[in-house]
Amino acid sequence: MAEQHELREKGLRLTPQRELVLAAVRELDHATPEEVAEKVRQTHPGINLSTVYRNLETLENVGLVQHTHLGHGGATYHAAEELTHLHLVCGSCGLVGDAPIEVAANFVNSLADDYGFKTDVTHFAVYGTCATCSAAEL
Amino acid sequence: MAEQHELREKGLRLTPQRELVLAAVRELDHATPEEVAEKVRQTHPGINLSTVYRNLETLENVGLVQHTHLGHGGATYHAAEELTHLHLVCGSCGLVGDAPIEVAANFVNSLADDYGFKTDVTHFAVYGTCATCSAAEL
DNA sequence: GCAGTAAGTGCGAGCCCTTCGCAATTAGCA
DNA sequence: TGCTAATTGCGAAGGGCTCGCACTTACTGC
Repeated sequence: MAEQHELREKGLRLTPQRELVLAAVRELDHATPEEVAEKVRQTHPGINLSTVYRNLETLENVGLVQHTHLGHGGATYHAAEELTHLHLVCGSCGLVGDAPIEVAANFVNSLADDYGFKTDVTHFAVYGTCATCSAAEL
Repeated sequence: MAEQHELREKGLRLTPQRELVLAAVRELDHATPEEVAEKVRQTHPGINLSTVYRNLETLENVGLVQHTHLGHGGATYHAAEELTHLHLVCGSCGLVGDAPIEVAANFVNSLADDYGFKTDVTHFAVYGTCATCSAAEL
């Protein structure tokens, strides 16, 4: 967990808050800023929400973290390394499922070939109804 | 333009505000509530934002209108009849392009077959970089 | 080690978007 | 024409996020 090097290498100062924010994003998966703050507060109770927002932005700028929109409005954050899956958001129960990005490979290629549109699969949420909710509707 | 029938058939009262909101959504394509309000104000200057929000919700409930999340946070509204395309949102220039839903057919089927996930193609935004911006980066 | 400086933090105010409650209005019905 | 419930307008309030400013602190060179 050589976070120190990562952060320093990116030209960032190494503050406890920043380390904790990054650690929280890595530990939680797709977490809102609020959730990150809550997690950080377990170790560092005094951290301010503004600081969390600013650090998320900073970490995103240097590429250690990325955000995704899952639809309800707010952004959710991921560690950049873990963005190897799609998000399947169930509009019914709100659950966020995963699927490997390979599922979308053809789709992405079609868009690239036909429209010149380079789909950013990591920044991508798919809406629908999950298996459980589909079954419940019958 | 037989909106009167549509609205009445759905059990809704026919108010000038409601007609104008529906007309605005149909005229504008993917419009935010704010934009709808602005459009409506051209004809009916006094309309209240709350009324626009409430009518959008009402119209959505009866299926005349649908909303999509294009990422930046707020929802954008469409006439239900026109939801025959995907939205390609360029993260670089912010432009929203269209593509026929057929492009996603295989993708949707894969998700259905492999994960039991019924993708709602109409409520779906695809992120990436448009052709113009991709070219500009080179 | 130590001081200097610029980045980072905490705090509060404030903004934007959306929702809600309530009283006044109005569409649709008999 | 009059009644009743749906709808509107208005103001307040809430949530989520950003910003400005003063204080603190990590890193630099000495």
